[in-house]
Amino acid sequence: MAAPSRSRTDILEAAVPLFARDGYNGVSMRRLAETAGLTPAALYHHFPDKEALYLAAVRHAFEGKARELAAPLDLDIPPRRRLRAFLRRFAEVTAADPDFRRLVHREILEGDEARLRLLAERVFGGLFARIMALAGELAPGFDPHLLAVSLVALVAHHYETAPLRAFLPGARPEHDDPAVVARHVGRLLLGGIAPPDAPERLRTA
Amino acid sequence: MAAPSRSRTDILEAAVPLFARDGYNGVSMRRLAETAGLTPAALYHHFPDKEALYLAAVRHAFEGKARELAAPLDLDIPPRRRLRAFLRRFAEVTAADPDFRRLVHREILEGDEARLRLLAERVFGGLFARIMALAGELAPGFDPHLLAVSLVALVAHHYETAPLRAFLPGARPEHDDPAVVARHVGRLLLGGIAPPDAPERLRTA
DNA sequence: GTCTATAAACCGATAGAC
DNA sequence: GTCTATCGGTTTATAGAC
Repeated sequence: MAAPSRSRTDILEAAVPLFARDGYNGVSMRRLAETAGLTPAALYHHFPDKEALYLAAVRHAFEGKARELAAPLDLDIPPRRRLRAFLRRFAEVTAADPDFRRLVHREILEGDEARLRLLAERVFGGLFARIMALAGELAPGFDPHLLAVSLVALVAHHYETAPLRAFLPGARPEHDDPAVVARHVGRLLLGGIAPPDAPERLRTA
Repeated sequence: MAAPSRSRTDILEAAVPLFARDGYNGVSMRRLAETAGLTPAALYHHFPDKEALYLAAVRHAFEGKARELAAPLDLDIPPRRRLRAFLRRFAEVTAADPDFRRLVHREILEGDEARLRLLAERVFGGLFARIMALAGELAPGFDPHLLAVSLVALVAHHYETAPLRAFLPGARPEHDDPAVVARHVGRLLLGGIAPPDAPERLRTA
């Protein structure tokens, strides 16, 4: 396909943070135009309507994200190290790109069935299948779907709740550090919480 | 304080599912009035403006919820059983009340700092502190805040992502069953994923 | 405490000049 | 490809009768 026009990309890049923060209904075409540096009428030259602009913005924000997240899962290293590499990457990407995180969040909350099916099958399906495969390799006794969801939950929910967490008991600045989060999650997943009434488990690393 | 007027409560009970589903900007005063069975102007007799109505609806939806969730944490039973009881209750409440779940979700996504601070300190702070206490009792080697967040994440994120999960590989209907989710999370937390290159751990229950 | 009627602003979208 | 100007509809909120 041809190179996309510069100003179409400008519009999308201006739109992503607005939609991420205030949602579809919370952003007007006037504000989108103002932020992108043109008039509302000009937006309709690039997109047929607001819905199309929103969908293009979501697609733009998600572009390459799934591939970036999946990359560590293709490394030729032992499964436990692969898990740690993925957790680290996942935490880093999630911490670095709050717009991406908020948009996923919003799509899950507000997306209709057709959009969620598209998101699941075309954007995150491949990544999720690879996480399931790793889960099956590491823990054959677990339901791979449930375990893959748990793995995602431990990182994603930690950052999703960050604005609230800051005011909860025990919050400390380093809890936002991707290295700290990934280490905690890896330790929890691989060894559990080692309750006092059970013998300490042997650890290889 | 005096018993609240009947129709004020009617309005809030009509408003909660609307705001939960479509968000603050997605619900008009007209629709709120229509759903509650009166005219838009009458709403302004009970609430000074839309924002106040929304906040009252959120408070109404959260009322008693934190206490209901915290109850199993006060049982006089061993910590591992207390954990399982809490996970079970948390999964049941979360599965049974999607409006509550969506509103929390939305508040975290859209709430300003003042509202989130209020939510953290006045609504969920006590519950979270008790989860942290249980975490410290079960796993002294972990950061209690991080572990409490992980514990919440495993249940909350599972249900938050339900509409998307349905279309991801490996999804099965029983994955929405609170008993199944609570059992999975309890097993994962207490024992970890027991990787093949480590010896099987002894289990007391 | 609820109504009818309406103000004032903003919404998405279009027409047509350049 | 972007502009000015504007249409018809909806928004939050208010005034005033009952």
